[in-house]
Amino acid sequence: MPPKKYHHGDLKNALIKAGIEILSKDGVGGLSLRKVAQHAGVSHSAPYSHFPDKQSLIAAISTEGFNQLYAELDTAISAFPKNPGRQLQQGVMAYVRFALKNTDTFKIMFSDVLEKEKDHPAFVESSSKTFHRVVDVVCECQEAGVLRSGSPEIMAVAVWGQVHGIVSLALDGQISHTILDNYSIENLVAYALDQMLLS
Amino acid sequence: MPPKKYHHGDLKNALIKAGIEILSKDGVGGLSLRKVAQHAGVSHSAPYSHFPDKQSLIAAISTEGFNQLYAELDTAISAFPKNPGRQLQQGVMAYVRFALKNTDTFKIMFSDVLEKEKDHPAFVESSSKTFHRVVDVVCECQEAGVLRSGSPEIMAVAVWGQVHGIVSLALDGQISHTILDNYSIENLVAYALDQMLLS
DNA sequence: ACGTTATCTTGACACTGTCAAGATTTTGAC
DNA sequence: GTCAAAATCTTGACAGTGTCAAGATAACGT
Repeated sequence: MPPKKYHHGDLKNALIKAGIEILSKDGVGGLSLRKVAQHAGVSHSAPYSHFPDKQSLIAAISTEGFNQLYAELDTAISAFPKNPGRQLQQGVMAYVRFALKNTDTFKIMFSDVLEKEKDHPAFVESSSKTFHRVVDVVCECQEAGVLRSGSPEIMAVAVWGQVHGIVSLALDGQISHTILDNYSIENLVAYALDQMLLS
Repeated sequence: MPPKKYHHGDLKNALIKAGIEILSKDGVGGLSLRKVAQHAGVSHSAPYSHFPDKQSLIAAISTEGFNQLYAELDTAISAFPKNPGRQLQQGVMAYVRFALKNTDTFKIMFSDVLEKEKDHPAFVESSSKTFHRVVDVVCECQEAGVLRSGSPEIMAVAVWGQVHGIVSLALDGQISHTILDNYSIENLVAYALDQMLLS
């Protein structure tokens, strides 16, 4: 059972959770510290006992988002051991699904709201951990001859950028309806990824 | 000379211009209607005579941004007639340069601040005009055998997504320093684009 | 048991987007 | 040219925001 200490319990996590819920309900623009506090049943400036900033709460939410993304990525990858090509393919699809399901969390993870980076080490760690998972798969793909050889990190940037770009454009409504009517985002990403694969 | 009509002159454009300046000085988070108004020398709610919303001003700024992007894209492409491969390459580089030079304008062009899209037809037109320019170049690249054949629009999404993704990740600080120390963003994008070219 | 510390509340401040009411200026019809 | 109508801008107000300071309350370590 959760450690019910102090007045509320562990408010910190409750705030993060409330933030995520508000994000998926009211969108990025509807996320305010006061609403988060109210949603958690505390006074409007209670969050300041746990987060020095609104940015810090957003960083915590984003960290949680990256952890969940990593988990989904990991299960997708682990489902196809010793098949790097399929690992890459399914990992990418997990990325797309995560973005489509948790739209606003995904947006805030890559948002400029978090631009200043007064340093949020947990955030940096969880996001770079995710990236390195991609690098690993890319490495194995190169060894298996599915991806061109070369610096795995640069190749990983190419792959990640490819997927992330299409998803971001779609989420921002930049891909015209006439295209989206005929092809789903998954298809667009899959097609683009195919361009990079050697087989 | 500019048509000095009414009280101010053409305030509408002055507001857009002021907005862009504030964007490049104070960033996306520092852009407020009141600051824009003050910067243009008018009262705090004067903008409401020209824009019904803050979103509408942002839409106008983004439209201006897309027009400028289109212009730079166009001169870069037109510099290499009858050489589709080089057109694509240089067009992409122009895209990257625009993003790196006008960081915050670029961010707001693809920002969720504009998410609702109560419809801003001018914005949609200028952004889709830019996209279709890419489609054209992709088309010629396919005819020249530089890009794989297939639906040009889907291929354009792949190329645009590729470039846009890497640039966005870089602008959001998601590409680790150890990579950025050895490779510039231009290099990363060029490398990724090479993956898609056939030659 | 008691002081220290962590946690939370209350109240305040400046700033924001937005609206209503009024003032001012340009335009268009006669 | 005159004058009503429309466009433009100002002033004042409102609710909502992030943030801070001061105080209340509860848990902790000694």
